[in-house]
Amino acid sequence: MTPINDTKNQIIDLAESLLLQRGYNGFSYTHISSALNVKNAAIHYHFPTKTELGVAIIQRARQQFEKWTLHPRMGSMGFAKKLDAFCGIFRDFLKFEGHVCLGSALEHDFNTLPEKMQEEAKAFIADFLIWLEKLLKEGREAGSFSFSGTPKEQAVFVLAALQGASLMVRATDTIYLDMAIRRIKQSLKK
Amino acid sequence: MTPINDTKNQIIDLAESLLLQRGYNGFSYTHISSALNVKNAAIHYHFPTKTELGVAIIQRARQQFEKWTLHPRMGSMGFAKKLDAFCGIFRDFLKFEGHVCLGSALEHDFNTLPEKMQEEAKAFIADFLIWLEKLLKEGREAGSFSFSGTPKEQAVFVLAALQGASLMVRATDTIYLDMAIRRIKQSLKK
DNA sequence: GTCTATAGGGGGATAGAC
DNA sequence: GTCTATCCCCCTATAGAC
Repeated sequence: MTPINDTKNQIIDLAESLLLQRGYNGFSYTHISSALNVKNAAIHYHFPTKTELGVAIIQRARQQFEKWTLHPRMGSMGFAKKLDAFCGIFRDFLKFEGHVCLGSALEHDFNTLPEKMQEEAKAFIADFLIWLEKLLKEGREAGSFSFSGTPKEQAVFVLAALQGASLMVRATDTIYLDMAIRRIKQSLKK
Repeated sequence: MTPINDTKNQIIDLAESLLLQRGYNGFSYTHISSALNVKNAAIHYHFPTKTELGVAIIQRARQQFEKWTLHPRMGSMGFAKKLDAFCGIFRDFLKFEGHVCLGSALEHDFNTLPEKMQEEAKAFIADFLIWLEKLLKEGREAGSFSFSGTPKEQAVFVLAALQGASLMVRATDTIYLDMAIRRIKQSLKK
């Protein structure tokens, strides 16, 4: 059994939080090491380069999302409840003051990310889009959702609104995410 | 008559482009000076600190938006056409490879921005939201738009979707912005 | 696994010559 | 208005002791 709170995971936790708060170019090894009361070199022992640390953040997030989609409780949920739960992921990202969702952060920094991180970032977004598209497609077929256009188009729309709202909160007010979520649900009502 | 292509404006042009491409923490005076074939010190002559340069970018963008809203051609436009034109602003931002819209960029970097820039960034977003809210409110009263909830809530939703789509393009495909715009218009149809 | 020490580069910013 | 030269800080990363 792998311990969940070992140093390596603590580093990823902190790095992810800093990434969501300050962007990839806005945090450093020193931010992490001082928060953990160790020296920079200790971080480099676990993650030789910042690229490897960045990749680890995204890969862990992808695994967590996959686990989330496969969780037993998902099986008993209706389509609307599943959408609710999906929106909840974004509320969770914003639980911490000043955070945005991971997708927004990665997309924003995309042009300055090392290539390995760009690949993982693309895969991360694709994971979300594929799951959403499937939900919307099956939900419409089952009569739970109503929208015109393709499920793919609608999935892009919903994810864009969630990511955009998670960003807007920064320069406005936290309640704006919930306002956007209400409109998303409304736009899918029969 | 102030020349529009003087060095100062060229610097702002380049700095804005770099901001939209790489974020505030992702570009430096050297990026600008080397592109203009001058030295760093020359940039510092026009903008002593990076903060002042950043503020100048936002202030100019705010002036341009105000000018846009007051342009004579707006007077003869219907509500749907005005919304079209507003979405066009975001298409324009993305004309340049790898750009996002200014609002997304500022919101993302918000926590690492100097205070003066944070204030301007908030005002910039507020400008957009206020204009949109007014358009949606009057458009619904005139029977051109249909939506439930408050105009404010709907304005947040539309802006979030536009900003989010402008970000998503990075890690997916350029056409996603147009997909989102189609869904936005659809969601406001009677 | 963590430390000290240090290398090597890039960042923003300033002084003073031209 | 632009240059050269320089300062000081922070960054990522490495070597070698403990």
